[in-house]
Amino acid sequence: MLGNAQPAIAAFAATVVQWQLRAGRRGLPWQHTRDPYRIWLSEIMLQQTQVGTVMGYYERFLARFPTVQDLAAATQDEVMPYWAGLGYYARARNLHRCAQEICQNWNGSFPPSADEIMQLPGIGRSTAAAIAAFAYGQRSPIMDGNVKRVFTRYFGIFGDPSVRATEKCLWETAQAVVDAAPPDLDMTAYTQGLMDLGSSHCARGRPDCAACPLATHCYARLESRQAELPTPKKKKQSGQRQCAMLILQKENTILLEQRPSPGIWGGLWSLPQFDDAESLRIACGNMGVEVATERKMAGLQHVFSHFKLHIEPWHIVSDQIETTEPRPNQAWVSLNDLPATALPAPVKKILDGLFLA
DNA sequence: AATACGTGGAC
DNA sequence: TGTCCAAGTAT
Repeated sequence: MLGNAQPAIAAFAATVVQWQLRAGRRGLPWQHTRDPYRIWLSEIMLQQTQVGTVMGYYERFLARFPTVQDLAAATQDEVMPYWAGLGYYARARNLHRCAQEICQNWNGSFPPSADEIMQLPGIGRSTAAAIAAFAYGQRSPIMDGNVKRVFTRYFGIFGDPSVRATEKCLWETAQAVVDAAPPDLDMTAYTQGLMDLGSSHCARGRPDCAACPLATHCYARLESRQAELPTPKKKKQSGQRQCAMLILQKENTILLEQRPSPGIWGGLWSLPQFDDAESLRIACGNMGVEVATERKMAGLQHVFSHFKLHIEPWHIVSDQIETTEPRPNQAWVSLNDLPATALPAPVKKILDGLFLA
């Protein structure tokens, strides 16, 4: 699995630190704080999500929930609008649960070590290590996509990084680097520097080895195998699904339905969804609503990480809907309240097109 | 081990 | 257009 080169490990961490302090990122909103709450929030938002996407969400979330106590005191329905559009909504649900655990079991303070932090919901090994490194200076190595790119290239680690054996090798290497570093290692700069390097000079497409501080002993550069590392994942074909969504409008309101957890969009409020137009028509009939074919809107496709969804929206306007009470997981929502409602991205797109035009 | 879980940026 | 994948975790 390892390449032939014998890369220098003794000076690795110090080199990263020096480069970070000189050329790394400095102005990100979650840097320059040791508040575990702010660090934790940023790490959760940044899971599988690009920095630029997170920025606005981070500021809005912190303004509404400035402390872990504020977050714990809120309801999940109050939290979800601040996550809507970011994706992977289990992160928000776990974040909320985690805040309550911290307030109930840890007296409102984060656990003092990465091992204990990792026991909390939504926090895995890498996120726990990042929080402990940034908040406490603990020498706990992280292993995210950036670090995987730097390490597989520098140390010549072949094999899909998501496969257990490769992953194990990466973690052991990361630990070995920290163990080989001097006792006064600046853990904040090291951790940040690794990610900065992975997202800049050691980016996936065309790595800029000429500018990289690790180039002299980097396996991939020395062997000209940058394009092979990290070993790409084997791609799995993604399926396609189809659905009909109902925009049922009664005067100034529409009918929304809260999605179950776990599951796609769990906790968000979405349009009533059916496998096909016929099922939608039957449901409308049960409410005494006729569905004319001309109510069908232009379809759209929404791409998830694991499948593509073809959505056929139907806009039904009726002020004489027979239902007295909506189902427990349904609600009539005023059009004025839509901007503050936790809507899935494609649903927001549909409703914006309909009611903001 | 393999799959579920969102959305958008980059090329 | 399609493909890859991003500061991953839970099951």
